[in-house]
Amino acid sequence: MQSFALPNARFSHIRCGACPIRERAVCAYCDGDEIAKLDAMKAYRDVEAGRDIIAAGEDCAQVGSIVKGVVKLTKSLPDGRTQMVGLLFPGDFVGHPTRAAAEFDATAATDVTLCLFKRGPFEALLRATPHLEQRLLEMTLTELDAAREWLLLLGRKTARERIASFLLMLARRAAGVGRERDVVGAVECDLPLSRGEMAAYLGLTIETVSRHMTRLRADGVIDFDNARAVRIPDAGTLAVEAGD
Amino acid sequence: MQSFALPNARFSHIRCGACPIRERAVCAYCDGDEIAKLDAMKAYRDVEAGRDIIAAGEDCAQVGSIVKGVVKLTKSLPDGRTQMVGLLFPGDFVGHPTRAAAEFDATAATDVTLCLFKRGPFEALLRATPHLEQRLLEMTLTELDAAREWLLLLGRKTARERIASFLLMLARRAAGVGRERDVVGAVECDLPLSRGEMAAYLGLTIETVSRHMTRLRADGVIDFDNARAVRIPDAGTLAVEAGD
DNA sequence: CGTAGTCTTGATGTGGGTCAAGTTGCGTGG
DNA sequence: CCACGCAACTTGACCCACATCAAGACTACG
Repeated sequence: MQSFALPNARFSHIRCGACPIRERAVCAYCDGDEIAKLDAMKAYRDVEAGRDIIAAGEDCAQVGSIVKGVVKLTKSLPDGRTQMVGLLFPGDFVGHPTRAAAEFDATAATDVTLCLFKRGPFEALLRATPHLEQRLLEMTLTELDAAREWLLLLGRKTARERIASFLLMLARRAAGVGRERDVVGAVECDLPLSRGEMAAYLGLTIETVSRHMTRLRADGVIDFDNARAVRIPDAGTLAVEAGD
Repeated sequence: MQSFALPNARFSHIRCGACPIRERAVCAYCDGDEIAKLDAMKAYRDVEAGRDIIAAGEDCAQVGSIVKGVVKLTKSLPDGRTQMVGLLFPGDFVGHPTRAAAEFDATAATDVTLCLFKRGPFEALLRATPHLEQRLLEMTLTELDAAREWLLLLGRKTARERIASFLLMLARRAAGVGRERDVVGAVECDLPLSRGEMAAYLGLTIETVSRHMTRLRADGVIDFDNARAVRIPDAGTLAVEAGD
């Protein structure tokens, strides 16, 4: 468990104009003046895979956007059972802007670059900048919809359907599909998560994930030759396996 | 499946000043002028238990606050498996303010009174009124946290723990406990949901819910003599059963 | 007092968990 | 370049919590 001020954190610098997430992040609707204010406040930070970003219960002094990499949010029961409750990609926002104490752990699933703001000043700017608040509301509503989709998955889908749904989500993301039309044909993608992390995401065990990955391969639904990538010959077939 | 314009919908009238949810709803932070605008736009509507409020996929022309009663949000797979993905109480907001198409069904779990606004004008007012947008963001973040807690429940808790967690949530609500200190001692509360709805909420079957309710009673954790109420002799014991 | 909906209870089945070996991949050092 | 060690993954055997199937029992309402 480590916080932002890591000895191994490396800094980098990006102009907001050249930022890869400029169009998608919380700053998406900001105009030149507003961006200038954010630019003055921001600090980049690199976190390597496996490191904690925020620990549950602790005050988080900083909030911000994911510039690069994948962040997982997890919650645990006192006896150690752990469930992933969020998976954040570039452009997504990390940390409660209004609430000091985090409700869950945030951990870098891959090497991550963050664009961070001190919580207090960011909150003040948020209050004063409707563009920021609008975008954050929109992003939060999207997250809420995703969480509800996930509730359906955990509550009612079989292990095979869960895995197919997860892979489909990655395929859509890899294919850069928006929310209008669906993925078709073949897609290849890297898995940002280990088998164990997939299990934590899907409410299963490592063994069940491994078994069903093998079985989906045997059935020709997917293909892979190392555990960190998949080839999907036909996204339609995978969608059928996903159950909805 | 029916929408807001029900033949059996009954209208009522409440001054915003006398509104029971004035302090908690989306309008909580609004000043006199802002409330006046909302007052001019609003329309109350009563929906009786079991009636649909919004059907998934359909455009919802209206959004608004729950004044009285409980609303459930559900999602279904094509083969009929159904999972509840949200449970909304007085003060909570129904309907996506920015997105036209609903992602799930909203149904009245009990008799419900809604305070409704037409989506378009409400969205315009939202853009122009930071107090509204702030409050809506705060409420959405709270919902997101609740959904994540629920993911842990569906992903990792046993049937007994799920039921205990649900009852504890109701107990906290009945005792009017905020988010600071916890419920203690005895609490009685009505169940707004049938066994079947509890099952849909908890990712279980009716039979499993019934059996564990019986067993929790046999173990002295709860007591009841009809299926729509419970008495909790000691909230602490129930909290232990809930697992966290 | 009959019928329908909801809830309870019992008997049986099964998907996924648990426990226990392997196996594979990869970085490290000889 | 190969041997070693470790972590992640795979595979198998067995088990159990919850689902499924099937009666009953309670309540409400005509």
